Amino acid sequence: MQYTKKYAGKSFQTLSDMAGFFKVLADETRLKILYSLFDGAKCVMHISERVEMSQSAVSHQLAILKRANLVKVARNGKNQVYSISDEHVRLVVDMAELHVCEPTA
Amino acid sequence: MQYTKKYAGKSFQTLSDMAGFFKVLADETRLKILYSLFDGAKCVMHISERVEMSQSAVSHQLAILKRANLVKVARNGKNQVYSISDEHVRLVVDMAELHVCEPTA
DNA sequence: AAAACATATGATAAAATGTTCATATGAACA
DNA sequence: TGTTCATATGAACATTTTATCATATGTTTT
Repeated sequence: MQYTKKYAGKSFQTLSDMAGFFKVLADETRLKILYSLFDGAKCVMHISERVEMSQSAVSHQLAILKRANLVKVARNGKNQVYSISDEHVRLVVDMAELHVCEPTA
Repeated sequence: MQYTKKYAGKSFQTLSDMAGFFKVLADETRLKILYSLFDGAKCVMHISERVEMSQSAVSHQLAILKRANLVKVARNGKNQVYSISDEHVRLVVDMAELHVCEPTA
């Protein structure tokens, strides 16, 4: 068993992964995309309309969400249909919503 | 009642606040600081030693955590004693930890 | 096979972020 | 009051991030 430097029991790797996880959620566009997918799976064009951003911008952001395993894709004819791939996300997002909406934050 | 543009029931303001909340958590140094405070209130010097970063860097990051209402301060003689100000944070962080530690993320 | 449609991707530029260094502030004590 | 200790803050610099533009990839339709 190898020695790993830790902070309160968390290894560097874990902390860095956690920061990475939060980084993915730390963007308004990506949050909009996630909310639009909480509502049901959608193709890029529809997401793009829903969040009012260019196809390109949305595609870039979807790639980030996918790399982070927060969304998954399935092809349907010409369309790539994106959907939420992990229910944890919804919980974390809901909790953040509670936090920022709290009157006495 | 004023019209506010929304995404899945979330106003722009809320989304931006949520992104801001995640942004605060999206940094390894700040996560280290939070973990060290989960362990109990500490003055800047002690935090600084614990996370192995300069006093200045820690102070800057503490200011960010404080602005976001994640930590609070109390003076004790020459020391500023920082502590967690909101238990939500611990929950969100724990959930993120679960997420990144999951074998089949 | 060619054209049309849907999406992805690379390069670039602008904006945001984090650390360091130097210094300011503010409390405590001689 | 002057000095020391603890912390905060501003400026500068390097790094990262995001939207845009142009274009490439891949699928369907004619």
